[in-house]
Amino acid sequence: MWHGRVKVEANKDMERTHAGVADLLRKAGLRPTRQRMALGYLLFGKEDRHVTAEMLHEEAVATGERVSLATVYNTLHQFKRAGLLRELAIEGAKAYFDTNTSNHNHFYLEREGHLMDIPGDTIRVDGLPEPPSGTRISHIDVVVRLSKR
Amino acid sequence: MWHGRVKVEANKDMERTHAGVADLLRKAGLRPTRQRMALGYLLFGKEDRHVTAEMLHEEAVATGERVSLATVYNTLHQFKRAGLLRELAIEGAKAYFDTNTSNHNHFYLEREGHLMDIPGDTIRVDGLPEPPSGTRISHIDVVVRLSKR
DNA sequence: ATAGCTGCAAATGCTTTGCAAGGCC
DNA sequence: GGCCTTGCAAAGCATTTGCAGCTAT
Repeated sequence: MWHGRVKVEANKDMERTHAGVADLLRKAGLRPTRQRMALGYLLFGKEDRHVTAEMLHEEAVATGERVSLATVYNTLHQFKRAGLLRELAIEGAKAYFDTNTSNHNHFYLEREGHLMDIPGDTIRVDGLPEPPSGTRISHIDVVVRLSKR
Repeated sequence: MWHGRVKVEANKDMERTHAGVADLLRKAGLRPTRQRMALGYLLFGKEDRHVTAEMLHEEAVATGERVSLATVYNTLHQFKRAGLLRELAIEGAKAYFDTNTSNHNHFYLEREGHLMDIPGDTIRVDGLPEPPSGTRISHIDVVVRLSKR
């Protein structure tokens, strides 16, 4: 079974540089504009992250970048379409975007609304019934909800 | 392992009657008002269902009930708090409520935005890591996303 | 009688969109 | 230059809330 994490790791060094982000964007068919560069650098420059549009916008502004919230939304969706991000449906109105697009699952701390990766492929899902005819499984989301003991 | 479905089945006959719904509400500490009776009857009168507030409201209005959308929202959350419903975070802004509160999982047809139960406990999740200390697993959501072949 | 419900309309929170101005190739 | 992007403000949706009036017990 192919495991995406390998690819992600392989790109890490490139992604940490400006040239790397520019490259990533061009490969995705997106012009490396100032705003996309800044957001891409924040998203892909470090380890894997879970962000909402608002979090990313605040962070960009805090580092002195001029980006509008609307552009953050648009950019997140462009990155998602390009396969650089995955959107997570957790709950409530907020949309989370995950920079780790490989095959993995999540802990969700209900009280704080905080997301954590469950690393690697430690989780195995067995006993799946056949999907209805004419359909195929595109993805399996597993969210382990945690509450305070 | 306890399996909630047993309890649900045992109540089915009662829930199909008006008296049964009234009983269900009283046990949940909710007054059996006209609106709650109507919504409860729609929700618990038949087989398990997945509804949004808007779907349920339209359905109620279509059967000649006078209920406001705000009351549908409030009622759904009251039912959820009472353990009669479970809320599903699927995607986008819409909240789905599931009348089957037992341990089961879902197929989600991406194209149509349609939800289906995966019956019983055919799915097994193995290899869960320890939850972070101070927390316990409250629930595991598995959503199998389907696309057209 | 009174605590609890309901309906309306306004408010909220997140997200998307229209369009004029600006930037990349 | 021409097409893609951006920013702003306005619009859009789903949902929640304040509050006056109604209702179950």
